[in-house]
Amino acid sequence: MNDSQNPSALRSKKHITDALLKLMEDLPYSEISVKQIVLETGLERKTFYNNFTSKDDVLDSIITGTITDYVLALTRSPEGPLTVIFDFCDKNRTFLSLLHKNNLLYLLLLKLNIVIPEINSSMDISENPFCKLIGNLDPDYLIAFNIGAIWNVIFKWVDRGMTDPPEEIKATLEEYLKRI
Amino acid sequence: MNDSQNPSALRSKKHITDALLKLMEDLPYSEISVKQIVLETGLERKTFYNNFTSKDDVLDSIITGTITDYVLALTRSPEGPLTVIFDFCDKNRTFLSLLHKNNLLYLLLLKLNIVIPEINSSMDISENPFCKLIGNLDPDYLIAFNIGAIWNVIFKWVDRGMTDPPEEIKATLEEYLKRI
DNA sequence: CCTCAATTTACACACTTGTGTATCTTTTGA
DNA sequence: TCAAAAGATACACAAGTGTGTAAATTGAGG
Repeated sequence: MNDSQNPSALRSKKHITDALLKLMEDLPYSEISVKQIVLETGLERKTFYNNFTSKDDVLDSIITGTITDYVLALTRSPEGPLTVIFDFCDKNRTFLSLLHKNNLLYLLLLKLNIVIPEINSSMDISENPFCKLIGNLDPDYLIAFNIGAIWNVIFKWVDRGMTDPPEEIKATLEEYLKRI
Repeated sequence: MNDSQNPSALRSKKHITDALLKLMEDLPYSEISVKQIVLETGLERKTFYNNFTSKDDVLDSIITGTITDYVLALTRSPEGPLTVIFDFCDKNRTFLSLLHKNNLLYLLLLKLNIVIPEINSSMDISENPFCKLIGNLDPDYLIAFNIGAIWNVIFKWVDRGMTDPPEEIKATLEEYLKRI
């Protein structure tokens, strides 16, 4: 991703990300080409490559944006992390199902694995509900344990069509994590 | 994947998977082309497409083979699942680091999420160490919780260079999972 | 309002991909 | 042992990819 703040560049990037999301509603991600994206936007193909390195790069920038919003909510909300997560999932239902339809939900996990430890390193571990330590293992492992568990439960929830009541899943997850 | 058992086809498939693994030792996965793979094998490009649909399809078949071995060990070994998993990781160190180098470790998680529930459905849930239920949530969620947690801890272990003693991680994981 | 740097456009080029078709070779099984 | 089924080879072709270059356009600051 080229992160220029130039207004023309910002406009192009916005058009391109919008076009990809729009196309993903009708087509499998794997069948969308850079050519189709620029056709949708009316931009020149070269302009695409001025701003992104590939189609995957566009999706990555969309996901980075989405996760950044989530992380802001996580650090600012008075609610616990699980509440914030399930709010986030509820707000992003269509995006989540779009990702799931294309087997791309794992991208959120990869991004969370990068972002969450960064937040945690700037917090007092003893106050962090994601970090009740056992033994002398590095706290990174406990964070990984929690992120993996929570994400995979959400993955299962999306996989089942996001119809199971989130409150129940949230409550059970809370119960599990409390015991650790 | 074309799953013909014809000896010529089997030979071609073996050459192709071997070639991909060999190339991955020297090149990033994303930079490997189908052209390079067939060049490495000496096969015709068309032969590649007779046996696989794409480069990703080749990797998928390698991973399916690897996971099948693991699942066999899991169902047959007298040891608990965590012991089997850490044996598996130890035996496949080079493959794991190859996947990690290319940000592809998540493929194992996706495959496990398909394969493990299938095993579990043919077992008595009450005897299954991955399935101590709480509340009235579908057991699938608990399986998802455990797979996600374990996989992400292993992911972190690989990420840190597979140098932390596996026994310690295994013991801590066992401790966590026992409490649930 | 004008200038200059950044961006977009409009091409061109070499390269990879996936598919199709005809022919030769290998394997199967009656 | 030999016919036919399946696979490999050797091409060809349309389409997409990523990069390069020069000219036109945009917009932010003096």
